[in-house]
Amino acid sequence: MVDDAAMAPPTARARVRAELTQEILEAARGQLAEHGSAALSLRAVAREVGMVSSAVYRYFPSRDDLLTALIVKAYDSLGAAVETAERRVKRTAYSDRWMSVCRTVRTWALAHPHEYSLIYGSPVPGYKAPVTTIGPATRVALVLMQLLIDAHEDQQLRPAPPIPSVHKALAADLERLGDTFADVPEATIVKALTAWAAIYGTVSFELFGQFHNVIAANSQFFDAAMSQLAEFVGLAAPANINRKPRSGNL
Amino acid sequence: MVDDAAMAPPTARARVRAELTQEILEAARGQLAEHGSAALSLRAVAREVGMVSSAVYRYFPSRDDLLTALIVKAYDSLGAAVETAERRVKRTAYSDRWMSVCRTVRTWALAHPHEYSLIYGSPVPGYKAPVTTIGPATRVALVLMQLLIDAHEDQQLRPAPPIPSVHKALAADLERLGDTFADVPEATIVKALTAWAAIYGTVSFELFGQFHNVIAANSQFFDAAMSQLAEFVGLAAPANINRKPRSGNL
DNA sequence: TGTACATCAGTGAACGCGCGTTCACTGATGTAC
DNA sequence: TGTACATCAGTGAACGCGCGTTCACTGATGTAC
Repeated sequence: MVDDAAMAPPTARARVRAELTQEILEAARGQLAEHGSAALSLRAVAREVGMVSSAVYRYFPSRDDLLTALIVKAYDSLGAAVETAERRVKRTAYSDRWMSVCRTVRTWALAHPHEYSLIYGSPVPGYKAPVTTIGPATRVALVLMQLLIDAHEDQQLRPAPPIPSVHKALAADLERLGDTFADVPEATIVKALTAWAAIYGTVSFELFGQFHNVIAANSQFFDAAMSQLAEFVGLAAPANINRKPRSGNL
Repeated sequence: MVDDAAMAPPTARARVRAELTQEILEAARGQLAEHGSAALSLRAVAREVGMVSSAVYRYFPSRDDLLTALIVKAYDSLGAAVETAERRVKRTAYSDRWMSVCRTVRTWALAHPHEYSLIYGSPVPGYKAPVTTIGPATRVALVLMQLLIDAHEDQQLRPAPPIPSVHKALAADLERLGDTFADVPEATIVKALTAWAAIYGTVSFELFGQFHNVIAANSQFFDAAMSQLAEFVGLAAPANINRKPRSGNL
């Protein structure tokens, strides 16, 4: 089990194998996108690829491994989308970077509802996520974090009023987080985490129907909400709230 | 099909029927709590109750109807818990009322993870929620709304800075909401909706594992986060953040 | 370059399972006279 | 109060379905000499 594709000449068989692995994954992603994670069965995927169901076991030792691969793929897809979008924004336009991340999360979620559900909805019953998923899962959070660190170092992050009495256990968490969070103040770290959860809470509410009969102008509401969150964490209120949405408004 | 239990004498058969309906529901709730919504099958419930599977059809015409009943039950359970807890708080202690609602949502979610997933997690595939669920689904939101209205009328709700340019479609939503929201300013309504989503976002992140390796002192973090949200919507920052939690801390 | 053997991919049948739903039935409970 | 009929609850067998996984197998591709 040493580093499969490391040494030079990838044998023909190995190449075909890699291709087929991708093809299976892609078929699985298709099944997921079309019918949701509950309908994702090895047999259905095999059918899609045109294989007999038992053949899939040559590529994925079990259904759970397929699921894990899909979860990683979904996190990476979202992470890449967010990174790409955010990188296009002027570095010192912190609020715009913030809005860019938020909007991309929403847009991606609307475009890939089942994949979003897979990673941010209820956990798949009987499935326990392995460590492999941790890295890809943090990409979006890292972008947000870097953005806040940048703003802080540029003194463009309004400090939050300190939390009156931080419990000892929470203090330990915050100290640990502070290490990676440059020296962003504690209260701001808490606000950042809350805002982080709020972004996904808002997207989930829209996607899962909680805003039904409450909000119709979802895209506009989202922009307004995310601007207020930007201000909440200590960024300047974004100026251009209702600039053209980058795609899927609804 | 006229108002079943309206006229006086409920026949013995009707009483037994009502009891058994409850018993089936309770068994279903047990299955749900223990194994999650995916494992919730008519046959499993029938087994639990000691009936043959086909007999359940005398009480619920299909699996989906059972699910609907469970969803309503879950919303009502959470709604009742929140209402009861919030009612105990001094009416003019608006921040405390806010904290009480937030904490109760979290406590209930931790105590009933699968039921929480059922109503706030990814939608059950192939299931379309009927109108019956709308009423129970709004109970928590109504408590939050009333709390803010009360604070506003008592002039204890700091007004949010107005949103620079409200899009026409969003303006219509906000006007409609404004009707039930007394005359709480528009920007505050948006903040309230965002905070509403943020509460559930935070609870979901904890419950669904997103805070793993990030936050260990979940209960304390939650309190700090919800206090900041209270301040965000315009309430006074709650004083007693780390008073004894009412139960299930973790 | 050619042969002999080892590795691997894909087949097809089978395992045992649980599911939602239908249906003809028996026997008990309710209703009308 | 008693009988005749209608309604309803629960039974048990059956339907057709799809699932994950195993296994012995064939035939093609790769490797060592």
